[in-house]
Amino acid sequence: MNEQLAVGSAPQSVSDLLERLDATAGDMPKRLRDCASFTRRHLHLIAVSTVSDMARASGVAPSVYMRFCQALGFSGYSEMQSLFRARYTEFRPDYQERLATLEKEGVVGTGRLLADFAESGHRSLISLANTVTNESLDRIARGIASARVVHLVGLRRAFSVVSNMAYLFDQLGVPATLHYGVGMLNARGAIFPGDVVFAVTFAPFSPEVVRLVEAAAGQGVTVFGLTDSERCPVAEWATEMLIVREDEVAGFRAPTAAITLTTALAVAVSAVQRQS
Amino acid sequence: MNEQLAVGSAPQSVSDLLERLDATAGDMPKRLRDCASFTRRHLHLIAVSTVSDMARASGVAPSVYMRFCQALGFSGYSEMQSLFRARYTEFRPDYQERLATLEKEGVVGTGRLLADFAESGHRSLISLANTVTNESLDRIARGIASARVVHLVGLRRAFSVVSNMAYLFDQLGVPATLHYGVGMLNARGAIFPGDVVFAVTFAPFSPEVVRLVEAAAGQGVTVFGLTDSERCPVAEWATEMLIVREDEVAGFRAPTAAITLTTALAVAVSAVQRQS
DNA sequence: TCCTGGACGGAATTTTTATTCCAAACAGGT
DNA sequence: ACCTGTTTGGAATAAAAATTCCGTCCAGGA
Repeated sequence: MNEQLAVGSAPQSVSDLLERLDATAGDMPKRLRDCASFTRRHLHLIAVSTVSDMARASGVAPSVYMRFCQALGFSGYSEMQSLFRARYTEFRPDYQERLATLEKEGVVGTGRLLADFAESGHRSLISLANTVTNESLDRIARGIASARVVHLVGLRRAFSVVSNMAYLFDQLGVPATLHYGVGMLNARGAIFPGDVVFAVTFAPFSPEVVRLVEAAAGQGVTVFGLTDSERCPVAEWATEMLIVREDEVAGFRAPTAAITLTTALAVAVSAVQRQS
Repeated sequence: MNEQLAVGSAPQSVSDLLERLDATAGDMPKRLRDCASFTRRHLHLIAVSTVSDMARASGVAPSVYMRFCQALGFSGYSEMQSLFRARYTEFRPDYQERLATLEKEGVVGTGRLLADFAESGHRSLISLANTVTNESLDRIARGIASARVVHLVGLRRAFSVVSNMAYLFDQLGVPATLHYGVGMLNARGAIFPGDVVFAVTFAPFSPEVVRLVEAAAGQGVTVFGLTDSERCPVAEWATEMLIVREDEVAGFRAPTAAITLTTALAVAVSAVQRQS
């Protein structure tokens, strides 16, 4: 009486999927474990790839990948894929209709809210892994590591991001200055050649930050930027830009991806410094 | 001998596409202009949608959307789509090869670091969803919503968390004060009955925050707390405590779960206020 | 009013993709 | 070494998508 059908129901969210994956991957046959391993590291590809793509990338036959989806509780690849595609569309079929329900559910019911934000965090992290390249992160880490001091600049939504960096740099012994809005004008005088500016600004971009970046670049100071849009004016003066897009819930965004990225960056800087 | 083939070559990049779109949209027939209009506003959908999806969303028949793609210089929808999918896959074929290089870099190299932190973020979010109950979040939201003003207190690692809350409360029109370390002693005098204190502190706990909480509670002010351990001394004075545990990478933690939780909380507060 | 050329969208066709099936290979136990 | 239940991947099938075709509709000109 061997009942192994873990099937029950298909995961309804990325959280569900990840939990199920971790819970069952250990007991899977070899090739399915290959699927699990690749898939876990490249979740973001699912939305834009075909089964054969994923199968080839995992080093298995399409039919094997198919079984993998089913082992996770999905009816097939399409169902699993729709989980990831839903994030971009926010309303696939009949979006008029779903939009209405979204509005209706609204911001009410805080229970749902937390789950929504957690889910949204997962999505932001998935997209983060996909958009930021190791190379540019590495170049920035080296740039910061060799600076006399790094100036952290960010206002509004970006401020929590830079304040987190400031804390980490402090802990790690990396010389850093956190610029507060109030002191910004004075701060310009404190930036010298050999320093580096790390500026964070999200659309709509803070003019103060842009002005500071412009002034710093004018002095020949290296600028790195973090933003959420290709159109960010900081890009014009920056040696290197990082772009992360946060997923949103009812118009609100938590800076999950930005904080994660900058935390990794801070640790990377310290690693580079320790190497030399 | 009217050859009107504007085709020439297909756009090779998103910029090309946008240029072509803006240049030609004006001269297009009505329905094609509908396509252009919707597509311009929802470029990101192309990667994950079918022709019929895009056609329906644009309010036209699939064959019309097809002609739209061709008017832009593509051979069809698939070619246009591949332009957007390429962004995510960064070179479709030969995942094998890319995977190999990824694995080879190994544990060193910042590439792996970012992936590790992203992974760690997923874990933090999963644990967040499992440990925090909707009820306590709801009670805190109501408590804050009915306060004259909410005092946000947090130092070190917690500071980015409260600064994010401060930004959100400001945006949402919820009266809030962000307490900076420097002004903290003075700030005590600014807390009155009818206020609420929201204190964030992670182990090892900041004595300044604990003292402030103690003083506030002594005055009969309601205190809510967010921390990462049952042992947190704030619990003694707090009406309600939130506990989140962050996953760590090599001893470093990003405040992913805490930020996600407090963002949800801020939105919940605003929802409660709007209801009444 | 009639004619003409382009625009339109439903239906047919072709191509691609997902999914299932099955024979061969395999691992573990006897 | 032999049997047995599982895993595997190629081939067959089903489903869905993209793309083309073509009859109808509409606007503008004679």
